[in-house]
Amino acid sequence: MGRSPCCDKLGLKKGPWTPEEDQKLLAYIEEHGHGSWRSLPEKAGLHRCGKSCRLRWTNYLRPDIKRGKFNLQEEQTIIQLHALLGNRWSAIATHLPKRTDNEIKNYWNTHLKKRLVKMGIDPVTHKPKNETPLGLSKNAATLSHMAQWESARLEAEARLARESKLLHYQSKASSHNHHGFTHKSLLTTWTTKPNQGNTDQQQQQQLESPTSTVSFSDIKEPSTGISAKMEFVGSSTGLALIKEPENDWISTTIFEATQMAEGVEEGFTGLLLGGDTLGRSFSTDKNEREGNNNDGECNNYFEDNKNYLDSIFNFVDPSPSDSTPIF
DNA sequence: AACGTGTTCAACCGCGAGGTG
DNA sequence: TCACCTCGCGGTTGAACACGT
Repeated sequence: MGRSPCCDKLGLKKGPWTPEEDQKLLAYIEEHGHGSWRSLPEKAGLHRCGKSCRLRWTNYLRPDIKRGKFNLQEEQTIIQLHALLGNRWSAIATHLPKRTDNEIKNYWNTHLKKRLVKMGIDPVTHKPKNETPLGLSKNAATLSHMAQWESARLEAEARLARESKLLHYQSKASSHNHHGFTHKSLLTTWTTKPNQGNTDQQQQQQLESPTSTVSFSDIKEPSTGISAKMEFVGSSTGLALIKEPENDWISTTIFEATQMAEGVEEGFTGLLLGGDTLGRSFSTDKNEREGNNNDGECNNYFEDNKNYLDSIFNFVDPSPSDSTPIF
């Protein structure tokens, strides 16, 4: 695999950025878009490598960055998503508007990780350190399935977000810029339901539309090979999996839970954030089961997930409806 | 005030994925 | 198919800062 020469080899500047450099980079990108990072420094009159410029832009100069302290909601989101996704900071960052993956990573390493350790929670597994893993194996496997799907969705969202941003800056600079950027929406890779053969503009609208729908068919669950039909509803909204009639699968639950969460928080992540929502959705299921006690496998699934997810939520937020800080 | 220690976070590094010719 | 290139990600580093003695 080829590798770009490092800054040292090119004799380029390293280390902290000066205000002058920031200004040059900012002015250039606002005027032309970033285009190829590789060629940007020369065009912008910077003695930096493209990588350094990209990092400075994405982590510091970008106008849509929120700086300063993380609030409680953000902290909870990070912890909960970390429990599902591990150190996949870019995926986590897609659910924290205006926060960069670097910032989240730093915050986790310097604050949240230590707090969990203090609370006796393993920051890697998100389980109490004295808990035996045996009792959780089935639940862990279930959560793992959910995490796989959520991971896939987050990756897709991250791509959409990136492409959407690219489009934004590209269009902003369109009167000046002719880098030949071609927007290849993820939606063109997948089967687009409402309008195929979209123009870029239409695609962008679709990307940003809260009601855009992408349908999948014959999706295979990674570890089991079970097929299902799946639908994304909204650009950053819930994963709604519609199960195949013959398959009794996790998808059903996510779909139902998403319906429960409607109007409260967005999608599966909203489910995670809104412990109350989750509680209501599961307890509703439980109530239904108590009144209509059949379908044992399904019951076990709901019970297992409720217990396991509750265990995660209880670690981080013992009283979801209460806004009292937990740390 | 001076020093040592701990903490923070911007920036760097190396790697892998994906695109292209 | 392969080599090369660009980009983005996650882990790590180290300068700057905060705090305690």
